[in-house]
Amino acid sequence: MRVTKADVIQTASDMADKNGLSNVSLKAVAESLHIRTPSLYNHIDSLESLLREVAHKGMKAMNERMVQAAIGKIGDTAIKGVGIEYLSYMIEHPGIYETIQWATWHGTEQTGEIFRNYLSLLKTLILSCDFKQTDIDEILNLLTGVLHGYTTLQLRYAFHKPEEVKAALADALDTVLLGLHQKYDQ
Amino acid sequence: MRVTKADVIQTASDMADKNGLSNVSLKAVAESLHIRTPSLYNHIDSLESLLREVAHKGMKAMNERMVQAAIGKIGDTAIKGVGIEYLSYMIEHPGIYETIQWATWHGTEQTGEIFRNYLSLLKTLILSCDFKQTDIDEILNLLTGVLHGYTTLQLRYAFHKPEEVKAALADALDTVLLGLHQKYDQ
DNA sequence: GCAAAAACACTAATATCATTAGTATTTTAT
DNA sequence: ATAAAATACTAATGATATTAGTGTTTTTGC
Repeated sequence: MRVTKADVIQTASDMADKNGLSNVSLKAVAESLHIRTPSLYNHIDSLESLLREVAHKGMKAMNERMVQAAIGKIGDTAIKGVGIEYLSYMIEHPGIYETIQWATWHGTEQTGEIFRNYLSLLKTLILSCDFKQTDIDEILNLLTGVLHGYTTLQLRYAFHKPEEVKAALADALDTVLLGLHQKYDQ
Repeated sequence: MRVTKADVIQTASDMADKNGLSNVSLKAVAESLHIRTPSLYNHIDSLESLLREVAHKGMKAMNERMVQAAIGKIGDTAIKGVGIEYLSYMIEHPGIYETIQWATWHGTEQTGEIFRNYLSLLKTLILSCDFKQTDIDEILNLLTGVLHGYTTLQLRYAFHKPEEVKAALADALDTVLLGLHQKYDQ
């Protein structure tokens, strides 16, 4: 019956997805858990640290889903699959994604480490396209940029027409990969 | 000697650039202007509305700079010029850019209108590349996505090595334009 | 110039949160 | 079974946004 740290993080995550990051407060989280606000401090250090934990849990879940999406695929197909999964997660968890963005500015070393796991997955997939090792970072920067920017800007439409936006992202990634191959293929 | 609305917005903008959006408060703005916090309400409606005005002013300034950067250029050159200007503005005004991002979620109709001005400029430039009218929106979505995502993710490096990151953005845009031409050229 | 109106600043008060301190109770571990 | 740890509580503090009400300066209309 007693509240656990995982409960607190889960409640904050749900609240972010439902009402937006700006409406996540310790007061609201505590009420949702039927405890008093100060009791939350038995589980967390501060509101900021809670939000960081929401972000970290979300980033890990997102990474895990992208890894799953990549299984059995290589090259362009794998990159597109991972990109679609990235967008899908954001559609399902817009508040967590908002928190992840917040954490890129207010993050700790751990935030960076989890982010590097994501980069590592993409790097492996880029290599599976037979791009040269020396071009990896340029390609990585472009791909991560497109994924972050495209999905963020299309998110408001993605709620209403998720399949259309996912298809559009696949097309956009096709275009980018076309350019990448033309520029970097050996 | 008396404070004007423009002063308030300017002070909040400077504060965002210097200390980050999360450190902008009415208390801090008032202190910086040597007036009491409630006096700010003679100029603004609320903290939220002040942040929106900071964002709107920043978006307009950014649009204006991009228009200037586009003058005398067409096609790929114009798009790259505008993109570099976009990044340059963000490097110079990271706090305002943060506020602009905030406003995309907490914006009003006016926010959308200013954003559409930016889209309109890009559309014109895309047409100057001789792309077909029917492909404009797909191309626009990709370009805006790359600009937002790439610049956001590279911003932390851009502070230390602005010229390198600008050159890297130009290369990334080259790659994207290569793909766009291969896919959409008539 | 002068009276009325508007703009602008102030103090005082209220509301909302986050956070800390200190304490009691329940669960866990030895 | 008892000591320790975890978890909950109440009460208090501090920071900030916001409102109400008031006085003063500046601007406007004549």
